[in-house]
Amino acid sequence: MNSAPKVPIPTLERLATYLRYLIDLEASNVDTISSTEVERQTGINAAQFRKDLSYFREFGKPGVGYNVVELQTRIARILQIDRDQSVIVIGAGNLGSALVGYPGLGEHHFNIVGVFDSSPHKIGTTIFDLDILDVRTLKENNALLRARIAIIAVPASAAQAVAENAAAAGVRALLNFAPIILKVSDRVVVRNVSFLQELAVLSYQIVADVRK
Amino acid sequence: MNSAPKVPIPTLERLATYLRYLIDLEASNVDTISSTEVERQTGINAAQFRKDLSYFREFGKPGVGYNVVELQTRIARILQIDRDQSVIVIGAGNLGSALVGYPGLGEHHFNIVGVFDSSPHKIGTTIFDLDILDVRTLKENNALLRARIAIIAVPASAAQAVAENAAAAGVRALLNFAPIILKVSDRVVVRNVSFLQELAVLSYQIVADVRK
DNA sequence: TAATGTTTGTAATATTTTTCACAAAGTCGC
DNA sequence: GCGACTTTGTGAAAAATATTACAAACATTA
Repeated sequence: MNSAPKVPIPTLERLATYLRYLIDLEASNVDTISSTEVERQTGINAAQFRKDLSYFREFGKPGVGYNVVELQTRIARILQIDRDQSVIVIGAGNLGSALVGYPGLGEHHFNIVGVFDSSPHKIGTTIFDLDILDVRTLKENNALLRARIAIIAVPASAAQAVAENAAAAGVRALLNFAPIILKVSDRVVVRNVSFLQELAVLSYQIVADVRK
Repeated sequence: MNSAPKVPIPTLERLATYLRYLIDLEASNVDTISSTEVERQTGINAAQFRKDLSYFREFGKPGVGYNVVELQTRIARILQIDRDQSVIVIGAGNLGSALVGYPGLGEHHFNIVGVFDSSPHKIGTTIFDLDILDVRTLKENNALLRARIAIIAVPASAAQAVAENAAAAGVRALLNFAPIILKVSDRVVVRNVSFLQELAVLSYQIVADVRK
C-alpha cells in the first residue's frame, strides 16, 4: 500500500512539533520561514528540518525559505490531521477525564466521540457532554462510532484485555497510558506514554549531571 | 562529576520498563529470570536487555539468569527511585489534577509535595489533600519544599515563564506537558510529553500501514 | 569429574538517525 | 544582467543505537 521510502519515527515526531510552531507563526503573521530560523527558535538542527521535509518532496524555495501557511497545510495533510478523526477514550478515571476535557485535541481535529468505563458508578453519567458507555459494549458502539484511534487510560491490569477488545472493534491505533507492554496484532499500531518512565529518566539525569 | 561511560537515553527508558516488569515478577513469586524470558514477555531483544544492564557492572549469573529482587533493587537505585523524591506540580487544571491524584507516582517514591496555580479561584482550595498555592510564590515555597522535579501542566502561553521560575526556585528537572519547546539552562533537564504529537504519529501510521 | 546444556557479558557488525558540506536555485541591489 | 548573498535539498560522513555471535561462566546430570 505504501511504497514511499519509509519515514523515520523521529521525523514524524518532529513534524508534529513543526506544525505547532507553524501555527504560532501564522498567528504572528509571519509568512515565510527559513530552516535556520527554525533552528534558532526550536533548537532543532536546520539540516534536520530540511531532511525531515525531504521525505515528502519539495517544500521550500532556495534563497527564500518556506511559506508558513503552505508548509502548515502540507504537514497537516501528511499527518492526516487536516480532517476530523474520531477517537474513543477507554477509562474515565482522573486521567481519562482530563483527556476528554483537553481542548487541544479537538483543535487538532481529534474528536472524542466516545468514553468507556467498566464501573457501574460511572456508566450512564456524563463527562464534558459525553455519556460514559459500558466498556463491555465497545464493539457494538464502535460499529457506529467508527473510531480508528483509542486512548487507553485504564489500570495496567485491565489494559491488555481492553486493547484486544479495541482491536476487535476496528481500532487501528492505540495511545496507551497503562504501564504495561501491550501485545497486539500487526495491524494495530501502539504508542506508549508513561509518566513514571519519564520521571525515572529525569531522576537519573539529575544525579548523572548530563549537560547538553 | 559523572565519569561513568554515558548511558543512552533509550537504555534509561527501558530500565524503567524492566523495573515495572520485575515488580510484577516479584509479586508472582518468580525469583530468577533470564534475558531470553524477558524478551519473550516484553518483546525487548534479549541482547538489548543484557547490554542495557552492562552499563552498570554485572548483574547476572551465567547459566542461571538474574535474581529478580536484586535486579529490581539495583535498577531502582540507578534510577534514584529507591528513595523518596519531592515533586511539585504546576498547573491545577484537568491534567495537573489528574497527575496529583495518580497513585502510581507515590508508589514509585515520587511524592507530590506542592501544587501551584495562577487562578484566584483555585488558590487556597484543596486537591487530593494538597493546598493549591499561588504560582507567584513558587520560589519561596520551594525553598521549604525543596523539590528538584517539577511537572509543568500549564497552558503553552505560560509554560516558558513557569519553567524559568521553577529553575530559579532550585528545580533541576522538568516534565513538560505544554506543547512548546522550553528554553532552559544547561543545569536543568527537560522531558516533554505531548499527547498531540503521539496522536499525530499514530494518525500517520494508520494510513502508512506500517508493519512490525 | 567429565560431558552437556544454559546463560551471561561484550566485541564486532549492522542499522538507524543525525550532522556536515556543498552544488543548484533563487533573491536583491545596482 | 551581473555579482554578492541566501537558502534549499541531498549525497556523504559521523554518531548513536540495536543486533549478532560467541567465548567464558556456571549449573546439572551421570
